[in-house]
Formats: sequence, C-alpha cells, structure tokens
Amino acid sequence: MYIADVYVNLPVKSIAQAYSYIIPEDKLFLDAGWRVVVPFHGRATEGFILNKYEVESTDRPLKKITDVLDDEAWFPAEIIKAASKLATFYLCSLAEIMRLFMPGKSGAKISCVYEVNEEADSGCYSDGTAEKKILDFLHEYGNASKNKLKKLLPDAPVESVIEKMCRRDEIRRIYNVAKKSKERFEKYICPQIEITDTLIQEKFKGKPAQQKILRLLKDCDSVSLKYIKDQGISSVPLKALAEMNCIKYIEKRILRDSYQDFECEKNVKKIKLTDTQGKIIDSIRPHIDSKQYFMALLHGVTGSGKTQVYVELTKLARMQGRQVIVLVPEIALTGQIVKVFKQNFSEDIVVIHSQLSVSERNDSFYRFRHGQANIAIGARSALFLTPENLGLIIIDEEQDPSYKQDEAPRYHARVVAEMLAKAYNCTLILGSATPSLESYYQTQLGKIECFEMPERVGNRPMPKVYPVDMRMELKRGNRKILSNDMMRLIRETIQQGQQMILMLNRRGFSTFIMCRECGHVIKCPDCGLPMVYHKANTLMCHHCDTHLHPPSICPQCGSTYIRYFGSGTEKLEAELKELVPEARVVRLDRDTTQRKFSQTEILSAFSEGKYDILLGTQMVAKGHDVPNVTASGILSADAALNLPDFRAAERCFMLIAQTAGRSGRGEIPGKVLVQCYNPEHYAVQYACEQNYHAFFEHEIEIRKALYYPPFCRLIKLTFVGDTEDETRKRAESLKDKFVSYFSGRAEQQIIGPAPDTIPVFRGRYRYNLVIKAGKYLDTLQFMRENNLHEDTNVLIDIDPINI
DNA sequence: AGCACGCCGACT
DNA sequence: GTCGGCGTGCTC
Repeated sequence: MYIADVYVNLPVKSIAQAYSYIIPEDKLFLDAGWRVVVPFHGRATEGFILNKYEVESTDRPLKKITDVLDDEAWFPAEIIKAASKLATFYLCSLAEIMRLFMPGKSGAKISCVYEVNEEADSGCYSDGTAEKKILDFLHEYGNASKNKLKKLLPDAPVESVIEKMCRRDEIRRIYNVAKKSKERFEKYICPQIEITDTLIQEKFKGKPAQQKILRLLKDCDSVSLKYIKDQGISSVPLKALAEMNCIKYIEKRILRDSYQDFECEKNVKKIKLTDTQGKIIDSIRPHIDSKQYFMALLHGVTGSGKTQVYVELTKLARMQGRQVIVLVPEIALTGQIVKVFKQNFSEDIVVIHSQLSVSERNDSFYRFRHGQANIAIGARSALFLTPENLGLIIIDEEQDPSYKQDEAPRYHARVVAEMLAKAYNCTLILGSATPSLESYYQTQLGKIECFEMPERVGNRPMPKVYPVDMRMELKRGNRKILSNDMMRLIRETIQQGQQMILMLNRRGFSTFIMCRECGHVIKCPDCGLPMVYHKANTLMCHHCDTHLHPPSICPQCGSTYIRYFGSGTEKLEAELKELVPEARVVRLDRDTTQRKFSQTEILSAFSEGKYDILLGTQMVAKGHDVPNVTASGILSADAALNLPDFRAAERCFMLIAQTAGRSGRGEIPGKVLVQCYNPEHYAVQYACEQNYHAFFEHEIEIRKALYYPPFCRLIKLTFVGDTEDETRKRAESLKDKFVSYFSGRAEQQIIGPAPDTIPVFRGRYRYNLVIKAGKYLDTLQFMRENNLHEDTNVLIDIDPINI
C-alpha cells in the first residue's frame, strides 16, 4: 500500500510535522506537491503531500486521503526545494514555510455533508428518535449538511448522534471543496444582550475571561475574533458565552481594494530609453537568456527611470516565455509601477495584495500557476505564487523594511527571492535609490553585480537639499514644529501654484503625556510603552493598539498638572491650518488610511492637484510620482538617530534621501528643507548632499569597527516567561552555553540578556539575547543542538529589523 | 482551528 | 468532596 506524508494547512504554528495517510486505490496518481483533503482531528482539512512511499503494512491504523483539490501538483519541484532551504535557514518547520505558498490563510474551505449507508435500516429505531428522523431524511434526500440536520432536529444533540451513527457506519461523511465565495469574510462577535457594568460584575462573577470579553463588547456593535484572541483569551469562554446566547458569531465582509479595476490609458507614447538604461539592459540580457541564476543590484537615484528598466527586463523574460514577479514595498503607495506595467502588459498581469478575498487570491494563484497571467506585481506575499516557469524576480526599493515579515516565520523577501531564483535558475534584480548596506556591500565584494544610474532622466537636476538647524530656531524663540524657513518655502510653493510634501515620522497629536509634578508618563497597560495622544480625545498605544481616555489627574500623584509633549502629524496638520489657512492640506498616515481605498484616494486626489500639501508619516516618501511637487520638507529628520539601533544612521539617511527624491520630478527643479537638531551628523550631511557613496563608505567603516551587519549576521532570541527572574536566568544560561560552545572564537559573539523594548507583554516577561554570527552555519548548528527552534518560549528572529 | 483533558479555585 | 471555568495539548 502507498503512504503519503501530508502537511496540513491550519493557521497554527504548533502543527509542524507531517502526518501519514493511506493513498486510496483510486488515487495512486498522487505524488509530492499535490493538494489534498485529509481527515484531521475529525474534520476535513486542506493539506499537501510532501512525499510518497510504499510499505507492506503499518504499525498503527492510518486514515485515508479523502479528496484531491487540483488537477495537477500544486507545488512545482522548485518550490519544494526552495522551501526546504528556507526552513533550514530560518530554523522553522517546513510546514510553516509551505503554508506561505498556499492561497488563503486558513486553508481551502471544505464543506462536509452526510450520506446514508444504503444498508442502514431506520426500522431498528422507534418513531420520534433523532436517529430515525436522520435516516429517513437522508433516505429521502440523499445527503444533508450538519446545519440542515440541526435545523431538522432543533432539540436533539445532533452532533453526538451523528458521531455515533458514523461510528456504527449507518451514515458517512462526504467532503467537498466548498464553492468559491466572491467575498472575503472575517469573523466577529456581537452582543445579544444589554451589557451593563452591574451585569458583568454580578452575573459573570468568577468568570474573568468572559467578563473581559463582555467589557470589550460594551458600547460597541461588534469586535473581531482576532482582536479577542490577541487579548490572550482562548476559544473556550467565547464558546461558553455563545451557548448562553449572550453573544453571536457573525461574519463581516472585507471590502476589496480597487486594484483589479485599475484602468489606465492604453495608447502611451513610446518611451525612448536613455543611454544608461540601454546599456544596463544590454548587460543583463545575456543573463536572462542563459537561464542561469544571476543576481544584480540596480542603484539608480530617484527619478533615474528604474521602472522603465524593469519593464524592458520583463519584456526580455516574457520573450523567453518565462514568468516574472515584481515586488514593491506597499502596493497601495506604489500605484505608479502598477500603472506603468498595466500600460505595457495589460492582460498579462495579476496584482497581489493583502485585501484580496480568498477566492480572488485563489484565482490569481491559479492564473499565474497556469500561465494565463505571467507577470505578478505585489507586496512580499507575491513571492509565494507557484509559477511553472519563473524567469525573473524584481524587488523594487529593496532596502524597505516592509520586506521583512514581522511575525513568524520572520522571513525577508530578499532571502526568499534569492532561494527561489536559485531553484528556478532565474534572474534576480534588486532596485533602489538607497540600497541597504547589506546589499551594496555584496556588490563591493563582487558577489552580486551592480549597475549604477547616477543621473535623472532628461538630465533633470537633483533637488537642492538644505538643513535647517532647529537649535537656532529655538534660540530665536520659535517653539513651533515649523521653522521660519519652512514657512517661507510653504508659502512660496503655494503662491506659485505648486505642491509640497511634508514628512513627520510620528502619528498622533502629542507623542507622550507627562505629569509635571512627579514626572509620571502615561504608559500602555498592556505593553508599557508611552501612550500617544490623538485628537479624538483618546490615548493610543502604537504598538498594541490599546485605546484609553486621557486622565485629567495624574494616576500616580493625583496632580492636575498634566502636560502634553512631542508632536505628531495631527498637531502638524492643526498648526498648518492655523499658520497657512489658505493651504489645502491632506494628511496621509495609518489613521487616515484605516478605511479601505483611501490611501489610493488620497494620493490620486493629491496628484490631481486637489490639495496643495501632502503631509504624513514615511508613507509620503514611498515611490509615487507627482510632477507638480517642487518642494518637500522633513520635520523630524534626525529623531531616529537617538534610538539605540545600529541602523539608526542608515534609516535617517534613507528617510531624507527618499523624501527629497519626491520633489522636482517635473520640469521645475526641486527644493528640500531638512529640519534637524544634529545638522552636523554625517547621515544628515551626506543625505543633504545626496551622496550615497560617501555615506556608504562612512557607515561601512563604523559597522566594521563595531562588528555589525553586513560583517556578521544578527540573530535575536527572545525568551518569554512567567517570572522575570526565571526568564532572565534561562537567557543567561543559554548565553553561558553559547560562550563555552564557541570558546573564545572572536567571530561568534553574544550580547545580553537585556529586557525587550516591551519588557512585559500580556503578563509575560521578555528578555533578549542578540547573537552576532560571523559563521552563520555554526550558529545554526548551535541553536539546533540546543533545540531552540522547538522551545515555544524562545522566539527566533534571523536578521531582525530592530534590536 | 477546535475538541478533550486536567488543573485549580469556589462552593456545597 | 464536587463543580465548573479555562489553559493546554493534540490532531496521522
């Protein structure tokens, strides 16, 4: 008999291993890579076959594969190969990685109906019993879903009756892949009773979890199930409340984004390539044609026409009949690139983004899988399509931190793309105006090829960038967010009918509130970070999204002398309205874009000239192209410099360079003001000169001296535990093991333990160790020998974004 | 994900 | 000593 090892696709990390199933006689064609339906814990579950083998007999009874989902293997061999390398690299299970390549987070929707066994006789039950009614119903109608049976027998314990009848083989379950629904739904709960404080305290006394749920539901129509789970509440109390008819489960439709309806003019004028563009394309062409793995970095200043190079390279790959994946940091903010690709390739494109419904996502996966569309554009999840014949991967703005997934598995799109490119023998192009130090260093070592595009298209000048020393402003008595120079630039720009971008990298109104009497800062009750004041009279935690009402007296000393400090985009918006009332201002940050569509709406309204000033967080610095923007201002350029992170300077440089790059893309040269408190800092200076190479040379020396990436690989280990002492001790003991394991090898270092930036999260203490690995493979070996990857109280982050 | 088991505090 | 809430382990 043939056995298949199957990974199930359930959205839980804990199911990490493969389970064995018997391949039924009529499905012997099944092999590695096929998607199937298997019974798992009594339910039909989507899974895929990892491998297949023949055995004489099994040492324990195995279940059979119930159904097959596709007409061919879902996973090409290349993907299985790349995925197993990724699992090794990121020290996680293969199942976790493979799940990324399946559309739909919680697996294919599988419905289950019950059929009657023809031999079963309802005569052996007396009239009126549930068993008889079920059998009679099934004999008459053929099959029925569980819900139908429940409606038929509202008072009977239908589930347990069904269970018993299945065991007696009177009825059997039949699994079907559910019909595609057009919309995507999210589960919510909503209250069925009037919730009052007294009710919570009296009727639900001694049920803390249920009280917590009811408190969350008080004063609102519904709360998403995900939010409840995020509060650390298990499914048990939810079920209890539902059974008491206190709450009801509902499904809310998730609105779709507008991208599949993205229309654009088809007859574009033919673009003549510049010499630089032509030369680069000629150099890469042989690599694409050779069908060998090749990786290159395209370093082109803002406005140098990288997008056109992407288009030409895509054409080359398509001429070979091969497929292309284009990654952008955030699809809604980079409509430009989608537009250009649609103009060139129209029907051949699928756009992948997080707002797609399961069925839309399924369709996109399917179309790409079968070559009905051959170019995919999307955020990092577009890497997990399953192409037959991939020929080119492009990662635009490769330095962007959104390419790092911030939950397990914590992969970086660049690493995934490299593994895929190697497995498919295809070309990988990284593009950026300000490449990450890691990537640019690789080009210096000659490990990846580098193509430079130092000039803007049409010889347009780079914008002029000037620092503004805010210390001098303060001395002159200006305590506002906007300096006098900035005010002048804003007024001039508006008077000339041009547009401006203002970047302040903090949301909200005031960034922290403090008691002037005792110095107490209001902190988030859940994670201990300072709470940010937002205009709607709420305090928000930007980490875990907790909302509070601001206190009028200090919770520590009772003083009323509470003051609001720091400024965010909301305050800037208010200040602008007061100082430049004639300006039409629009704000772009996470708060204004919570509604679907609005990112694109705001950006297109701005580019149509409906607003004079676009202000916002770093969102405004991403790759959109508005020719009428002639000025930009950066208001908190060096705030990030004070953070204890080795990438602080790199971030500061990139923020300035990218915001500056948004201006002067049309005929009129751009002007940029950079407000800062450290204008003499090298990151600020080189950014104002827009001199990437000088910045790189300076920064790389510092990284080398302090032994940081790209000279080593960082691994962050977060220890989680119930008591502070025990957690720290476990971290310390691992540190000792590490030190003795690598006894004195200088290239293997370990720092810590130190409390995490969020020292206590949901009542659990968090301590970090940071490993600086000169030889990553050896460190991997060490972690595996100590079973760190199996320890649920240790979180592993390879190449963390912040430490 | 969601069911069954078993721990632990509240209450006869 | 028993009952019920709720976290946790397990799913071929």
